[in-house]
Amino acid sequence: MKIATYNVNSLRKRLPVVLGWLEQQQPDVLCLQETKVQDTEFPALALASTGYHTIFRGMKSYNGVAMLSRVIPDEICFGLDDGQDPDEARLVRAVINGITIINTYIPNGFKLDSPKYVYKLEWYKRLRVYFDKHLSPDRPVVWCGDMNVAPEPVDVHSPEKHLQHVCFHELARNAYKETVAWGFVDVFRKLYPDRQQFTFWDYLRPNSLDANKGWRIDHILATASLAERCTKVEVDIEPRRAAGSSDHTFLWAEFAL
DNA sequence: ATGGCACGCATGGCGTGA
Repeated sequence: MKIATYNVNSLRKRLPVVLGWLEQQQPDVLCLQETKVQDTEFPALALASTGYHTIFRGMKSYNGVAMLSRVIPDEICFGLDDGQDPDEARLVRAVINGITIINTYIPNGFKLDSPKYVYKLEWYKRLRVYFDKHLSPDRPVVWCGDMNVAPEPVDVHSPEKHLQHVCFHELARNAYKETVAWGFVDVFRKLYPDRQQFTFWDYLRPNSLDANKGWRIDHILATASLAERCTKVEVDIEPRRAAGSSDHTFLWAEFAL
């Protein structure tokens, strides 16, 4: 089973990229973040032509998640359900081929002194409670998406310069790790303990890709028994090289079921 | 030290991203 994740940075802008990648890579599941499209404007028809089933929840301008699968997904849920803002455009959960898949677009946090950063840290805590409520670490579960955290120094270029960055700050990394510690394994890091491989390169530095000044902030995690069955993890850098690219690229993992 | 790019939109500037 091949599961992929991609921060698309506007699905409507990136529709040809997504359609082409599905055709070329034939994943069983593709999780998208930052679709930036409300549900009434979602390009459902174009995606239906691929044969993939699509579930999605978006809003105007910002955020938005979608999950594409070759088979019909079950037990579809959006957002957190703890009575606070559910943030439905940031989380979708479904069961596909007997595996629960959670696709998240974690809040960025903006700046360390911003209320948005508090919200980000809190979001990770809420997510761990959500895992407790709905899932078991003993079951096969995949959690993937744009986590907006580079977990270790190797996961960002010039880490010493980014200690005060909301995606590398100690509290953000700890919040991420606390939630991972619920029972998830980062399958990229499991297969490649030392490899530096980014998934995001900033638009603001036109040479960031050639200079390989990026971040590994998109992740695929699995519960332990499923992680044991992970046979392959790759970052496909080619879509990031193409003109009119998202600032992220595709990450995918294969599991022997 | 600062600005740089991309996207969406009550679209000519701003909020947001990371």
